[in-house]
Amino acid sequence: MPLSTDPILEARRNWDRHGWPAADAMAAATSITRAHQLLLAEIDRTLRPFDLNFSRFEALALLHSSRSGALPMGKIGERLQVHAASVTNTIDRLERDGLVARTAHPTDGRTRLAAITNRGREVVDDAARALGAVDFGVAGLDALGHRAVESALAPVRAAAGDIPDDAPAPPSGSTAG
Amino acid sequence: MPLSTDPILEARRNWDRHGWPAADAMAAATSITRAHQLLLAEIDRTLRPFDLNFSRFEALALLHSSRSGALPMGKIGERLQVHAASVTNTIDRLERDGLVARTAHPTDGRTRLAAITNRGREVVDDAARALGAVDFGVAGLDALGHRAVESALAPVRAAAGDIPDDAPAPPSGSTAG
DNA sequence: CACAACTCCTTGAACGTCCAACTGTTTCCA
DNA sequence: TGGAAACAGTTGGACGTTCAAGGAGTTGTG
Repeated sequence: MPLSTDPILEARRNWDRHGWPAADAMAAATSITRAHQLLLAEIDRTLRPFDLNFSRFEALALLHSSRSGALPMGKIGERLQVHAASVTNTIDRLERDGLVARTAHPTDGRTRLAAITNRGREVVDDAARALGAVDFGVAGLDALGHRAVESALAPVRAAAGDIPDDAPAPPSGSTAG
Repeated sequence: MPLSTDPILEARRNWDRHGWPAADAMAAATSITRAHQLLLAEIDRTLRPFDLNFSRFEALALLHSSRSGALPMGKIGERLQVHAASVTNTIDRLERDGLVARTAHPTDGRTRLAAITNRGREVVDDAARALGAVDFGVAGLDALGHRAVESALAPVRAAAGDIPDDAPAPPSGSTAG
């Protein structure tokens, strides 16, 4: 159900009217928030048939991509940028569903490894293709649009330390900042 | 604490390696998710001294900008794109803090209005300036960057009906799609 | 080799979001 | 005009996230 007016345009008008600062930053931030909202809804909808949500999918994909298929809980949280308690919760659920198994670290008794199971690999593979089929929730963008999004957001992530200084630049598209 | 490698670059490599489709869309979606995560953390941190979170701030700002300072619960949910139950919860908290008051609709007995109080206006004004001072969480972007973000994300929102077809185009920057 | 400091993970509580079900009102129309 | 259907908002439950605190294991140091 389309809105009758662009809420961000509206917000910008009001922002200016009140004399509040950084209207452009507000519009950018709100754009990100809105896009994220829409995105996540579509992604979760797509993932539902696989009994996954985005968090669990990300964890599974991360394990699937790791050399040995197993990673310490802490590493997962670091890579996914979520709290350790969330990792515990996520892996709990994946383990309950038989997609992951907790194993002991060979040398460090404190560390627990989350290891993806064969079923986990199958599920994440199917889920990834399903996400691809719906363009990962960013329908409405062509190839150039994808690059534009990635490039435009890179400075935001970089400022927060999400991208190391020595990383290769994002692929083409217009950057700023 | 900066990461040692760009997680999105890493994800793209793995995505390709598995032969999964729509790697560009994945990178764009992941960029949005990451940026949102970082953004929201900074915004909430800034809003904490005012006893607000982003949801409550948005609701307050919306009421502050409305003609009469009062809006039906349903309208708030529609404009903020959140579930009715979330609006109830948000307004509950704002009311408890004396920033908003529920009033009756003059003609429709089903409808309840949320009306901003004078204290609510003061608080949202202070909070808005505080957010402006931290660039609304999108530090690392200059003016061009803000426009680039807004433009790049517009097609995503438009595809989901978040922008009406007849809305004016976003201000400059590169678009695609 | 003892013990303090640190690290890794888990647990419990608080909070926010959604969905489904429910109450109360209004609208529609036969 | 009476009752079904639609609508507005709230409530309770499930889920996911964070923070604070705690248990278990490891490391560093005198």
